Amino acid sequence: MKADIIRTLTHRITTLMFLIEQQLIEDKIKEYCRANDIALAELKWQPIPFSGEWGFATSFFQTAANEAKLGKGNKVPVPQKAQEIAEQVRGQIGSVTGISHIEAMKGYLNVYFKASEYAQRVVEEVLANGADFGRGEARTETVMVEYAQPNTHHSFHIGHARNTVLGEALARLVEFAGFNTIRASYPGDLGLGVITVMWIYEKLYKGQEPAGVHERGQWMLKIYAEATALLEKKQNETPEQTAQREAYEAERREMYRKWDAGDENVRELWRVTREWSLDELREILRMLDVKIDVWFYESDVDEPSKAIINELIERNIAEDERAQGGPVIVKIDEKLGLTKEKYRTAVVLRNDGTSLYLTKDLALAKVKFEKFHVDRSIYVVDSRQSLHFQQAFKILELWGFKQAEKCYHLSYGYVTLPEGAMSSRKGRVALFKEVYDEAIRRVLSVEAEKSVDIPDEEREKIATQIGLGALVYSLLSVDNNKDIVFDINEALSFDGRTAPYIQNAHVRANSILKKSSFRLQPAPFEYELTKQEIELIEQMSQFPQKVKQAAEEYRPLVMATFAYDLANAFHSFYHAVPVLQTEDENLRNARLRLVAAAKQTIANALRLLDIQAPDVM
RNA sequence: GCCCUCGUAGCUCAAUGGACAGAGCAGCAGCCUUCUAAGCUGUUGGUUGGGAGUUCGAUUCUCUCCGGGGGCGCCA
Repeated sequence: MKADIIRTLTHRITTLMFLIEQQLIEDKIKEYCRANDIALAELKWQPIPFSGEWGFATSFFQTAANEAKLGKGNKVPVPQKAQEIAEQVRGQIGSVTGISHIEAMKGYLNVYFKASEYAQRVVEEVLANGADFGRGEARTETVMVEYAQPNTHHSFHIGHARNTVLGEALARLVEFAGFNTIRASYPGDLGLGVITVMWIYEKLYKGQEPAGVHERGQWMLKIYAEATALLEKKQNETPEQTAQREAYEAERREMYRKWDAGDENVRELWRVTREWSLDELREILRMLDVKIDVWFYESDVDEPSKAIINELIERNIAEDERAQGGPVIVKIDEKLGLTKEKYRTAVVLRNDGTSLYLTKDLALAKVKFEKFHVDRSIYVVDSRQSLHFQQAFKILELWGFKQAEKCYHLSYGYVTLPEGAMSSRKGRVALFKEVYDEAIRRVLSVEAEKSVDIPDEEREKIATQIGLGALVYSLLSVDNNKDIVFDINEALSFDGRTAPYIQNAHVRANSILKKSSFRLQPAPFEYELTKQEIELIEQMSQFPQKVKQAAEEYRPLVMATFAYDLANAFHSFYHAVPVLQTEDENLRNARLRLVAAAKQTIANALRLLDIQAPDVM
């Protein structure tokens, strides 16, 4: 999968705005090599990695190595030969419109742009496209992203937040890159954990639930932890305690049995308590600006999933061991003809005929393919379930679904606390809402020290954008498969490589624009650009390419890193280069347009990360 | 035992097989009567876990060893 992704990445990785010049130079290089019988390797372009000037570069190491293999180099070392070729090519190209100069250096051919022309092109491109700057061409493929799927009857914690934020950023990236995008959520709303909450509620807390949506969600987690404590076998139990615990256990089992049999009272209790959880989930998704298109509930696919097992047995994919007291299984390695154990054997139906997680995922995949016609199905689920998904995808393949190869488990590291793994059962969790509230408190206390003039009614809203932004960014600025030890002080830091730093760049840009009394009008960049201006413009020009890369590699981190680099370039520019104080009117206009373009690009990048871009802070 | 994953500066993390491995935090030294200091500038800090291989070139690919985390027939 990874290899496929890399292969689809274009080699023209420099800015998309200079394709014509690049093509022209490429043609001249090819022509020269053909004429001189040089075995030219594929040309790969990259931005020149030095700040202060702007251009693109290619190297001739591979070409020199090819020559050496053909015995043509007279044993000249490859780097030296590469440099020689670069120099020869350079002498052959001559002058190109828009290019200021070309140099051969350390085996590379460096092509530098005329700064003023380049600056104008980039800035006008950004301003002309606005919120659409960086959007990829529309594609015909449909991508479904499945995320935001906590179990009901618990509360939403910071691990769920990572899942949701990762999925949402990915959906935004894929959508902006041009794909039809369907956002799907698959909450687990049944199972023993659910029954446990219902049991203790019915037994000890009926009618005592708090009123608020969040309060009620968190309260359910609390009574769940209490229930597991009551049901847990303790050391040195007295006979009375053992009897008590076993009685509780029997009650819970009985409730599960009734639920399964469709007992109307138990079902009603289930519907009501389930809705409490879903109310909280929907409220949190609203806070995170996440809009799910399709809801699949585990309870919806439970019954239909059992039916598919018969088909698997008939087709000789699954083996039915129920007659011998066993479950229904698929010996995946054996079916694939593997000698070493890799996918192992998967249980697809319990001995008693009830369905499992895997059963339901198979049924759900079928629905995704057949009803939603997805071309690519991405499952955002933590890395602990990677075997489960490998098994599911292989069974789909054995079953004959060609779409199986388009399923992709976006595995990510899970979130732990400094004191260890989070555990709903033990009640040891960092709840999203609590962290969220703390974030806002911290922002408000920072704001209190500053003298920024913000109306009171705006203050809370902006504090939310900043506090939540900091939290979201801390979850997205780590690569997918890396675990996160959640430290609230690090997550809610507002200095350095954080969302507030990026948001602050947006605010500063806005502040300049707000104070300028002149209308924003086109102006040529016909002056000596500072190195800060060139760096800022280069960052902006890379945005479309970063969108493409982040979407194709399924890595919001790429965008998170880019947003920081862009903001960093803006802050340096802001500090070093005067805009409003500039005397020359043309120069001032050009810089104002640059600021407007920077503000737009920062806003676009933040939007893809599901982070708000406030105008003041 | 088998499978997956991670190991880069004191800490937290980056780096399409390419130019001197980069940031933030922490530390040190500076910059606010000048477009918002949630900022800027400078600086200290590395045998990229060890070894071998492929390559003109390896943090990146392959193998092996060491160390951390996760997973492995009726939890989700």
